Amino acid sequence: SWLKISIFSTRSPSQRVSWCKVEVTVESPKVITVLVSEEKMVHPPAVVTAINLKTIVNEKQNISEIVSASVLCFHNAKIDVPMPAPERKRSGILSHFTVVRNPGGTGYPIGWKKEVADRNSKNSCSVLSFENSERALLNRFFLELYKLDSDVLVGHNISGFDLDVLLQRSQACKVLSSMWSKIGRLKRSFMPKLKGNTNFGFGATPGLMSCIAGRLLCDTDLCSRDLLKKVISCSLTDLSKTLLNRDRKEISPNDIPKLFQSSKTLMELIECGEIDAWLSMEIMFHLNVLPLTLQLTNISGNLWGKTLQGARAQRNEYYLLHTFHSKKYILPDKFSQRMKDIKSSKRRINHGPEDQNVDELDADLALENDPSKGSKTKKGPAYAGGLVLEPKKGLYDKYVLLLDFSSLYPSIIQEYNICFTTIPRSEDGVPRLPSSQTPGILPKLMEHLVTIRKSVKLKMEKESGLKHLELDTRQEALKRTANNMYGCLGSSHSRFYAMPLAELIALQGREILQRTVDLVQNHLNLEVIYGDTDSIMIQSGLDDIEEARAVGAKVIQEVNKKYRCLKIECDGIYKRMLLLRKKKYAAVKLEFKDGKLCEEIERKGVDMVRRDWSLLSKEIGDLCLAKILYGGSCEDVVRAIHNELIKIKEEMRRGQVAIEKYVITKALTKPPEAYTDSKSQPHVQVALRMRQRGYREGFNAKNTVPYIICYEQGGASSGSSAGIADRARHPDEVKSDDSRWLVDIDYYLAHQIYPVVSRLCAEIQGTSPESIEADQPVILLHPSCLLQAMKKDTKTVSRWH
DNA sequence: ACCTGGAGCGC
DNA sequence: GTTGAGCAAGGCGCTCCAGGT
Repeated sequence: SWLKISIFSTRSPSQRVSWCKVEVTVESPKVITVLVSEEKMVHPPAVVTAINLKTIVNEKQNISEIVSASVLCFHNAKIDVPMPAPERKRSGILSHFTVVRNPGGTGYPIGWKKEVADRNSKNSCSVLSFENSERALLNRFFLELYKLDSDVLVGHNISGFDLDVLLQRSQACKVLSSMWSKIGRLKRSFMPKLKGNTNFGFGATPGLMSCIAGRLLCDTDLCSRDLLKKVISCSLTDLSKTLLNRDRKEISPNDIPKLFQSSKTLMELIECGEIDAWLSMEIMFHLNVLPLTLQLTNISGNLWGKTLQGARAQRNEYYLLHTFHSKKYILPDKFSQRMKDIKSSKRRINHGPEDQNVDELDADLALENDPSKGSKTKKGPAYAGGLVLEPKKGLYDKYVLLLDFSSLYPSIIQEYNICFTTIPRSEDGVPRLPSSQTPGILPKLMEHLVTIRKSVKLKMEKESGLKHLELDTRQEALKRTANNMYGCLGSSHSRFYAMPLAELIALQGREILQRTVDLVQNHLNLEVIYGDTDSIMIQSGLDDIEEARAVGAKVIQEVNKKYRCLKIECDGIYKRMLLLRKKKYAAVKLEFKDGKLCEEIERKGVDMVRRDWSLLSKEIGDLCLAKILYGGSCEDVVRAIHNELIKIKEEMRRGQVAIEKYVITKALTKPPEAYTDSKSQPHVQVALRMRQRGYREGFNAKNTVPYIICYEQGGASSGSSAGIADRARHPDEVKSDDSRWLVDIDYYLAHQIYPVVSRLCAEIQGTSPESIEADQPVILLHPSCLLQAMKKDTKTVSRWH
């Protein structure tokens, strides 16, 4: 036991306010003591339950109705250390349950009853049951959930879908509050307002959150978007493939009624729900969600449930609140947007004589109140950020050194003692650096984070296995917490919004980078070819890696001499590098991992790392890149690329390229109806049409929409007369609509392959000027020639199956 | 030839 | 004593596309 409650009272079962197994009332939180220190704490295991619903759409009312509900429960999850799959298998206790009902009300297929009985007896407990109404289904579901007494509810998009549907349907079916409120740990007698006015169409509303009081909610959709920024799509299907290497079967809501025709297909539906619940739970473990969010929560002192919801700004807010409070500061109140509005309109009344120009007042308000101005104008940057050096473009085949300042902004806060307490508030302009030597709260806090992180990393090296993983999670969380601080200073919504401080930090960053460049170029006589915010790349001109490393070491030594806290480090050495534009480059990177030198291609910002290019473009881009980075002479590279292009073009024309490779993916930043220029956006058009066809899921704000640019067979014109957005089709439309839509090969050649390849090759000619004149291969890569290679030849009609 | 909104990156 | 409204939201710099003027 780890918790001690010294004085408490109990109530009779009928008077209890919760569904908990034990319920006590205390007079004050002071009677509760934690028995062990955080260091020695052995966290009790948690009960984690994944939920998945299968629903059909009620066309008339445009709502989802539940057909089947599955739960999968992991009874002894560790919350403090990662649990890799083998560990889970070894020590896990799993149980599952599904309840189903026939939406048509026409009974169940022949033999179904026996099938269910067999399954239950095989598992020697009730794992499957069927009901005759949605209300009965819900009752049964809540009862099973109650028995599990879960600490954490997991699900993919559970906060945006499953939870809402469960409670909406409970309300519609008049499920008793004594049943539906079992979804949480608190007994409730009335349904709260489920459709809150907050969160722009995603996440759980406050009403929903209040219903699950006492349990944590882990939405693997939200979590994966937060933790895996670069993943193309966070749909359950795609994550299962990329993270777990598992294929997921998708069942469209429109097909569900058909599945009730036979026992076999109905069982497939049920298994699909159980597998989906399992996948979501697997993703949670795979991403190490619980241990990471627990660490983040413990460091910042906010609520775990909030950390699970994202709430980065709030984490930062709580951390600062605790710190300032412990130093006996009284903090200013937090003003809501509404309060800010009231305040500014009062000011307007107070000093606004009737004849004053209204525009002037508005401008005044915009400046004083909020850099994001009103709601209709898009907010521009409020202050200057990082410095990006003009790249010296080209292909480098001698060693390039990559140096960067570790945690630049947190270090600047320490180096220059930047804090609310050290810098006076001023009316305008960037404030000056403080002269005070007494460290402010913010720098001390940064130092604290850095110190703990160092000690955690040291301990980590000595440990192995689970302890190692736990400490790694903790040091990662400490880094995140430190890096979060700067962003929140510059966020106008933040309680600790301090634009002058953010501006000052960014200014120092720019000056530091520029000073470093000057030092390297003027005093060390080395050439800086690029740099972004906290990094510089130096062309060593050397073929010998040891010599290159020595040069790097010298630079590091010279730069670090100048600073107390700031530290520049070598982040890697590029053997060969293609520098295309600001924020766009690729290289063969050499890195020391476990004392061994490894080599890998690093790509930054180039088209291939962006989800808004088709797989086709990316594959060809990567192919060209590999030829460029590993290729021999310029001529060989050019010829190889040219041949590759011709080959691909032929394959496309012959219809030998899989349709999946043509899929382009773009994210909706808002609900599709909210776009003012939906006409020009292919993904918005596709989303609107799919929604009209009754596909509700996957076409909301923040979802990614896949599409293919097509032309209509037998349409008036085969090509570009219609806008690009009108010719975009969802992959399912292309597959199902009876070969009505054909991939527009010409579009892909001209708009997907040509731009990608030509950008990659743009710098090749420049690297060997002498070959431009005579050699034929270089000419092959001249834009006009490249275009020729891409151009249409004989007209061919391709079919896709 | 310019400008704009939107998206998605880098840091 | 209960109900209801409202709550939130990291930053800037830089291509690149598509459409409009």
